[in-house]
Amino acid sequence: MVLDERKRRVLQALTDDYIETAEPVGSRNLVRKHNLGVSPATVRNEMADLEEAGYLHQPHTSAGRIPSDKGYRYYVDELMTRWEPGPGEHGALVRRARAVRVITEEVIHEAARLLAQATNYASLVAAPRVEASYFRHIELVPLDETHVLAVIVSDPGFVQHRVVEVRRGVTPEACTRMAEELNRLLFGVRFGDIARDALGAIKESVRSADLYDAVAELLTDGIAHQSSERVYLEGTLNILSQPEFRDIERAKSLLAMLEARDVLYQVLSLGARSSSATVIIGQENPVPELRDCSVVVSAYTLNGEVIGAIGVLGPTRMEYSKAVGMVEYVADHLSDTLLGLVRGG
Amino acid sequence: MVLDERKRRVLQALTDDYIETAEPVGSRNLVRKHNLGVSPATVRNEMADLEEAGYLHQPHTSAGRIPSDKGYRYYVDELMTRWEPGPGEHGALVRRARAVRVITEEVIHEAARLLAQATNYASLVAAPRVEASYFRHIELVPLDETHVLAVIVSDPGFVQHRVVEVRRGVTPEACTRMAEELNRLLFGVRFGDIARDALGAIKESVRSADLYDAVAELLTDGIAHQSSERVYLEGTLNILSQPEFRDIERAKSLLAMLEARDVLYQVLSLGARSSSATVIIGQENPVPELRDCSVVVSAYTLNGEVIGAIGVLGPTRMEYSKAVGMVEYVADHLSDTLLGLVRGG
DNA sequence: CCTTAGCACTCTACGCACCCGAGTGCTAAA
DNA sequence: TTTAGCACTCGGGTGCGTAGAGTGCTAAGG
Repeated sequence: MVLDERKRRVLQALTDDYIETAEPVGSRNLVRKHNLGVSPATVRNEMADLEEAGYLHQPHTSAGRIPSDKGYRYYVDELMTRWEPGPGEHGALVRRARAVRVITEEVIHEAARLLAQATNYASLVAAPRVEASYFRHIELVPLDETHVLAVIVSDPGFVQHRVVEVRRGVTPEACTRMAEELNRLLFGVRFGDIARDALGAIKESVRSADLYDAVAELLTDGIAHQSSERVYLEGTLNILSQPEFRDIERAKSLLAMLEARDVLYQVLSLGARSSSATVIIGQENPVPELRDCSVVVSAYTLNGEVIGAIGVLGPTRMEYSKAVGMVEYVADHLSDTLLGLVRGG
Repeated sequence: MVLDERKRRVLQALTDDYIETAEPVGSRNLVRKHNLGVSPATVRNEMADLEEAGYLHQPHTSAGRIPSDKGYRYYVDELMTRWEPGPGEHGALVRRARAVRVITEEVIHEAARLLAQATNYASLVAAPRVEASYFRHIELVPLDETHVLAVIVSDPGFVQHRVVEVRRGVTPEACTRMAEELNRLLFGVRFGDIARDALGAIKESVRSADLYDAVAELLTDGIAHQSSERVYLEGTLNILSQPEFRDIERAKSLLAMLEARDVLYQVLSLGARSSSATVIIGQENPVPELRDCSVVVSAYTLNGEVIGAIGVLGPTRMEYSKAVGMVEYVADHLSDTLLGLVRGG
């Protein structure tokens, strides 16, 4: 669908206006506020055409127009002026992110908070994929006869602990021994490359076959398949400030949706291809409950490899320009920061 | 204030009714539903007396009555029939809690979820005070030249990790050495009893004085003073189901309040005296923002010593009977479960 | 003296009519 | 092709009247 220049201007002005005011936009106001240089009647004709073509719609006959999902799509792809952090903002953001962090989890939290505050939408971050990070260290602490605590430090400094269950009793010595061997063998290895049979090399030196099996299982399978739990969420309450969620039922169902980490992870995955932002507008969202929201997601990387995704979620009437700008900006920063945390790799 | 038997019955019936319906209760309905055996007119007289004495109030002249905070207080202290888990519920609760857990954090989470679901209010849990738990194990993992990851396992199986900063470079050997020494020295010691000078005994054998200082500081001070962060929260969205929070602004401000962990911790502390439930009704709450809510809190214990608190937060029109019952029930269970996790003690 | 039936009164919630204003589409003239 | 003019539509706010629930008061009854 080709739109002539004037239609483009009308669509852009109208979308900008609606994003700002959340009120249907009428021809008179549009002409006045965005001095389009033509009369309201002309704009009305254009608007009628745009509506017929599916870019706009009217909530009711005697109201102004609102962009449809298709309208937003066109706006995002072709019309919006890209937001860039002004020098002041840039400084503030950098300063804020500068606090030294050693733990990836904190870095991610901070990124999520930053994004939520800057955009006033809810922010989501999928933690780095374990497969794409590097083994740094493991500790095995026996808890009782049948449970061992495994503390795993991976390379952009991520610490996690898991309890593994061992059938037969396990001695502290076996734990120490196995941890030592693993640390020697795996330091700097990419998690995704830890092969089951490579571990076989140390099987002999570990006294307890049970322990060996449980931990090997954890390292090769267990740790990798938990991504959905690891979605960080900030600024969920920002959503309540949006006029589209003044209705408590809608707000409630959306907030409930945000508790379903696996769904969020799925949505974040959609944008985990490219390191420029992906915009998912309303109906485009595969998750039905999010069809009246928009999501802006960008991947973040480690050494050029995509390891996670970060984004914001807000109403379809979203400040796309700022959202896209901020998400990309924060994603870049996050990638940089994580790179700084890598030690082994 | 002494209330005669009939006034007590009226107040009880009215409160029960209002808790159930959330609508002001009139004399006619009250008599009908709770067959009080007297006429509405008589009840009206009683209600007028109760209102004058401050136990009830009317939203407007031609409406029924609503219990005041004072009315709820009297209800809670003197009138309500205590809720006990029926045999069916008891079974379900036990079954649910039975899944074997080794990690205190999971146990607490589960308790919080259970409480939130059972009551349909928001549940809060303050994690066990570190001072009151026992040292089990420490690991020190060097992250880079100046940062060491300390993983501490305390005795009702609580795992936490902290990064300590060390001024000068630190060797892996020093870390291993120090961890070994600490594990030998402190196993089974109550955190609150770890004295700075007792640690001096191992100062010599640790090569790095910096490391020693940083970790000693962490063990004696750092770890203990972080309680406010460790408040677990579940079922916050339940609040949106309560009719008193149908107004989005109120809901928003309350939900925002729930993000302030330190405030919640403070509120939980109020109930951390006795192991029977403490009820804080409306205006009694020291936190102004929670003055139109009620909180039911109970302490939970380890070996008889209070180590934390668990509770629910809901509207003043709360099902106090059930809330008190459930909170005490879950607190007891939590205490029992934690005791089962103790190994060193 | 306490209880209760009766009654007048009060107040809210709700439905309805009404109007105002913003906005539209259409037509005809520039 | 643009625009001025005009009739039309519709949502939202306002005012009014009514129904219903509830009260307080008074006077009669046990």
